[in-house]
Amino acid sequence: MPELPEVEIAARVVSACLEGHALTRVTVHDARIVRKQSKAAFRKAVLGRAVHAVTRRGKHLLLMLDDGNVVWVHLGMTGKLVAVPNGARPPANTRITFAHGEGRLCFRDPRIFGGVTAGPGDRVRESSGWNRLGVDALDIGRSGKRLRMALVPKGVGRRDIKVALMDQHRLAGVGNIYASEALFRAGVSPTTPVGELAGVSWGRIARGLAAAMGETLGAHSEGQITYLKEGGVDNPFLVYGRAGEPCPRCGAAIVRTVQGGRATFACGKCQPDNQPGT
DNA sequence: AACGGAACCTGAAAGC
DNA sequence: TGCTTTCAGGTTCCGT
Repeated sequence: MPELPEVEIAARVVSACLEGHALTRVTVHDARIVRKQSKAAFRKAVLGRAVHAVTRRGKHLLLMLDDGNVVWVHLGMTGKLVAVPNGARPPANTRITFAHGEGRLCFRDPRIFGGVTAGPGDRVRESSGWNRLGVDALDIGRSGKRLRMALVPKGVGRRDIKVALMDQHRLAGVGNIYASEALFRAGVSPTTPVGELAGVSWGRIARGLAAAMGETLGAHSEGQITYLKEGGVDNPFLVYGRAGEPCPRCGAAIVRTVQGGRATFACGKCQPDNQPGT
């Protein structure tokens, strides 16, 4: 269930495992993971090529092959890319295995919300939606101005800031977790209409977002990422998944609401509604 | 253009 | 214990 930081880690795993190697064996264990083309067409577009670079934009990955073909990968909600040593068992729910002489990479995805497509770069960038992604959230840095320009180019808008942050066509990479985390760090209510946010708030949100994503990236600078709800890992987030627990800043109870059909977590005290000038 | 809701799937956890 | 319900971090499509 990856957002930008988890996909960034995945990109590094792919680089380390596949870069510089020709893919001599490509096994599609479940054809449903292949999007917009047949399993045979996918294999044909990949087999025998070497991976020479891996790029990420938002939550999307692109593996650049040495003949101009590319492999688009999206992890969906439960996707994970795992380097598996020769001889070791592939993880459960592995949908695709990319293998070369010295190792292999398994794409496991229990729910199959993720997907892959392969073919000529121009065609795949168009069909996969890569071309329609907004600015990558890491490129916003800590700039409130850049964040506002990305989300509200016309300066007006009524959508909730929480919903706007998750719009991949404007800002690529932020999902449900980091949207809640950034707004908590900023002290901004998730239901604030974007058109009503003051300049200082945009700055706080940008810095909150950078800090939240930066912590995850830093914590996993080496090795694999572990998703929440997987294998008894402690929840590393400040408010996400903590309904009813005390706010780490003021002690008031964290409240769970629903926006756009998605769970939102916030502190009612630190992130008050109808706050003039936020 | 913009929003809500259902759909795509499976597995883990909570509830009974 | 075991059955049922609920929920999940993403995206797309469809109707309003």
